[in-house]
Amino acid sequence: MPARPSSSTAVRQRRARGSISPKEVVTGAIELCRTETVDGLSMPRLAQHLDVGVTSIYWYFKSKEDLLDALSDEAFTRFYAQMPPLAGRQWDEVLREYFTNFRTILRADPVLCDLVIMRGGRYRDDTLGRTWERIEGILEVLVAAGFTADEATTAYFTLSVYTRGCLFIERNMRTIEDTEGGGHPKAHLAESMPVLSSVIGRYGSNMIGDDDFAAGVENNLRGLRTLLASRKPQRRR
Amino acid sequence: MPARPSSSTAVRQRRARGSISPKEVVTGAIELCRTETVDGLSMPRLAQHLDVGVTSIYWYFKSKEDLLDALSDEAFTRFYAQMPPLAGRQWDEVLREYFTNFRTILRADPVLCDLVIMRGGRYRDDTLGRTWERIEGILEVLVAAGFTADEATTAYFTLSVYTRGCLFIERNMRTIEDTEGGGHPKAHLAESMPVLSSVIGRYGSNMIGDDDFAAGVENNLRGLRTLLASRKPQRRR
DNA sequence: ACCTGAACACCGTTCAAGT
DNA sequence: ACCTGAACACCGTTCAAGT
Repeated sequence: MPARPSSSTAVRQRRARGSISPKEVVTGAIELCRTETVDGLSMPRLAQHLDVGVTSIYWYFKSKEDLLDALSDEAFTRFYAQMPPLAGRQWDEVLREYFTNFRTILRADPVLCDLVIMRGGRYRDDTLGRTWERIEGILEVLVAAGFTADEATTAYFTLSVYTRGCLFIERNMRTIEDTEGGGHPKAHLAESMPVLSSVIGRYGSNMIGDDDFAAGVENNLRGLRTLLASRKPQRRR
Repeated sequence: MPARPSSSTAVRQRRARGSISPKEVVTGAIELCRTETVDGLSMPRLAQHLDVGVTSIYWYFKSKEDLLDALSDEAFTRFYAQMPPLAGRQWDEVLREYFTNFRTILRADPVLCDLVIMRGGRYRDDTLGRTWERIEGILEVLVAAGFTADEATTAYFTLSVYTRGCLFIERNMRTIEDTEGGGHPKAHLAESMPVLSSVIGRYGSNMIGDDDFAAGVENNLRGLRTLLASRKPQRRR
């Protein structure tokens, strides 16, 4: 009785010489992460998923770490491909649009979020270059609006850190809630705390909502606007 | 020849009945993390460090996850013990002091940072209560200064997310640089980018400096100040 | 040059005991 | 009640082959 090709107990047939490509491994790995999360990815299961010997992967990637770097790079590329071009007439609109898109896209795709945000990852030079181009574009808008190069850079990084911080914390809380039973509000802990009690409805287990994120961005924009105004020619006084 | 007590090859003597305490396990684990990082902690090595059978740990903690939760809780307690009481006369001083201390303390202790920030961790109710008290204190300062409860809460969380985001990103970059060879500036990538080129010295591989963090906090405070002023009785006009 | 299974050292966890 | 080693299924990686 000849072994059926994809039977679970069948002995895998040896792959032909050029039949495995690094691209295929990366794509398959990201595909598999969709089912098993990035942290849960294992070399044996990936090999099985790709219908390849475990050790074959090591021909293209010298370690799991190395493979994960490639995954991050690919994830980053896919992420940036989804980012719409800079939009907005005013500098503050540009920032708002950019970081709102940034968060929306990564929140919608946990695998990209895990690879791009949670994992640092060393990127290839061209990936890095593409990012920097985008950043440069934003900085130039800010400089044109009257900020110094330093102020523009600080502004960008502040909002970037804030946005990535949001994604990080939210992702962290989600994994905790998934493991643990649902989030009890624990409002009783705030019994003797008047201010916290009055807002505890909004901050139950529902992590960082769109409104909260937006409010944080707006506060930063307000700060930047004030900074800019303080150096513009004062009108009266 | 009688086995020497702590010889590397000696068979460990059976521990007496009450000689292991959960507290001891937690303390020993955090101690060990100082040498092997939190991610590198393993049950067998912890057992060896504690001079205890591996499986004995499972009598007090039903899983490694469970133990890590206890570690996070302990780390959180130690962290909060280091936080000085709220200081500052003005609400903005209070916020600045608080988040600066927050960052300074956790940056100085990678193990606490890993347990408190990088790992979410479910906390015990009393740990949570102590945190909330501190938050309530800050919110009350803000409300007394004229913010609504909602505004105060948003302000707190925005700065909290920003600060934790800083710690997260910095910790992430540090681990990458530790694995990889030192950070090459890669300035050549920014050749055709005038603004980025002009600031690339400040943002080489030196992650988020004290100045950058402070600038982000100040920008948020400026935003809050403007928000508050916009609702105070307008003087002229 | 490319693909592979066997083998190794390690991990978290369970189970059936010992005291 | 508390402590334990043996055993299990899994992991990442190496090595010595096969083609």
